[in-house]
Amino acid sequence: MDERIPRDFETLRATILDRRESLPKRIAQIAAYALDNPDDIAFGTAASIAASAGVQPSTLIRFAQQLGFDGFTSLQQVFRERLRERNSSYDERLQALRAKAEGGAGHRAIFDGFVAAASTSLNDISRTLDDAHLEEAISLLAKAQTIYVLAKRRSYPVATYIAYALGKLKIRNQLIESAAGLNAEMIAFATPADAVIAISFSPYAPATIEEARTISEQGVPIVAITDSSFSPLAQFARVWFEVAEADFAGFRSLSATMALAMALTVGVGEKRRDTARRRKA
Amino acid sequence: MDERIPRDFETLRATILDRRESLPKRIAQIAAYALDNPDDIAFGTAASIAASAGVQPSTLIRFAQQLGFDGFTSLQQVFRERLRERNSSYDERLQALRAKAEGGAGHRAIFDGFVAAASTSLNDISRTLDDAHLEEAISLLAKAQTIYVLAKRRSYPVATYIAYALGKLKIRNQLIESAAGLNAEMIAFATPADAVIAISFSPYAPATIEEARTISEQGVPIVAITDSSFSPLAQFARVWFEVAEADFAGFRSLSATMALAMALTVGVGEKRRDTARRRKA
DNA sequence: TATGGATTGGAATTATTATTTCATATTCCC
DNA sequence: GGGAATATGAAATAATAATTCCAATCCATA
Repeated sequence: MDERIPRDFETLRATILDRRESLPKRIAQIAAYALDNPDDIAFGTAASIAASAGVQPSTLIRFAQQLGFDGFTSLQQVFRERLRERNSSYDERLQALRAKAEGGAGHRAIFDGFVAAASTSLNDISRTLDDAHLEEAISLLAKAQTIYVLAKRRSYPVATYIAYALGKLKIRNQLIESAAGLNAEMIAFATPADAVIAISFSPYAPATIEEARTISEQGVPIVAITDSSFSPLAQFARVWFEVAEADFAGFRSLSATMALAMALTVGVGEKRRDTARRRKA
Repeated sequence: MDERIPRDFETLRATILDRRESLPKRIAQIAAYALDNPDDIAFGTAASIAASAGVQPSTLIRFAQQLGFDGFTSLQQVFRERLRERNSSYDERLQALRAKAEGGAGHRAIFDGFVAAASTSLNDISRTLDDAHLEEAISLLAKAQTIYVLAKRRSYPVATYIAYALGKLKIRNQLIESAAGLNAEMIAFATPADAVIAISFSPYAPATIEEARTISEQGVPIVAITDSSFSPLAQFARVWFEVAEADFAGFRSLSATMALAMALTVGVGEKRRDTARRRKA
């Protein structure tokens, strides 16, 4: 009776799962239904939910009370809150999580922060990405003999994933790494029949900018992924994408960039297959 | 009176925006409120919404009727449906997008697919991540003299990002790359005072598994990120995380893994700072 | 198999909420 | 500026929904 009542959905879920064994049959039935159809609980009336779950309304109320709520209505609040949360602007959630992490709320808060930053970035990019640019970039890259991938530091992980994916799709590509110090030579091989994917975010790695400049002066078309129209990359690029990644604890998400990178890669793969097929026919 | 009533939120929104000019003052007021706070409309009662919007409940009903609904309740349905839709399991959306992309629906569909895969993965991991494991992994890594980062192929981008972040946080680390072919030697340096972050997903890169085995036999504790309890990595690991990444067009998302990786990295950074501070005091 | 306690179903009750109504105010047009 | 049409506010009413209660049933245990 004086147990702690779950205030948020995850706690509630855990509580239910925890007690599942010890619940009476009908109560267990409604418990299972609740976890399977949380939306119905959020919106339905006691009677309608009870009917869908095949129990009496009173059972539903007993279920709520057993969990410590004082009735169905307060149980329902938790299910509604869940929908609100999920839907609430990720920005607000990020704010809150940042404050929480600052306040030393433990490592879970840090993790949640990174998840929220990633989600925000994904939301953002799917709102802002321009379809025409995507098409243009893919056509351009699909025509290239070799695709050069250019990125350093923070953007480097994206470059390695692009290179990996291009490799799997059997698309000739060259990752421009700095390790061996042979970048200049590597770049010298690129011709206007090739193409470059360049990725750089503020603060722009000077080497990336320099290499992009050189390569664009050789007449090689560049597709750039960067973070603003003022980016030095943008001026060298034939097509460029503005990607705003949310940051957390000083590190930016890469999710949006990754999603775009993969779309470009797979897009090129598809385009080539289409072209090949059409040529045969 | 016999106008078409909007059945979905977007249509409703358009209708409202369209008529905005011609609506009476109070009705316009509630209309603006509705578009600004759709969640409140979905969940509130006529009275509570009216109060928040600064109008009478009757006005709210008139607003609904003016739009062709027969009362507030049916207007509210549209706002609720919207939340349901938005929330409809990402899995279903993914299914749909996959089908769409298969059907050759253009490159935007591919992009959307990657975004959806990333979102699904993030959702998933924030549900399943175990806080205790996170704490344990961070403590373990925080004590290490050097953190070795071990990953190949698909997981390699994550490793490079971890290495980058550790570097920025001034935490000694060593990325085990295969390029130079000196992995065995590198690994030989690791001692039980160090620690490893190993990342591998099915199909597990044999080199990663081999290296993990060797290093664990040297008594170096391993934190693993992998995709199932059957993973060969799990058996060598002191702590391991199961991360299920959704895939699209044959490539898996890395978002969840990235978020976890960053949480580990920044968590270690914080833990070290705390420890240092405590020592001073 | 009898007995006590827990569980369940269903109707009665109570509370809450949407809707209607009507008096009053405002606006717009002649 | 006057009058009709429209809009608004407030309270009354109707509808709907949550909760309670009690009898019936089930289940474990002796």
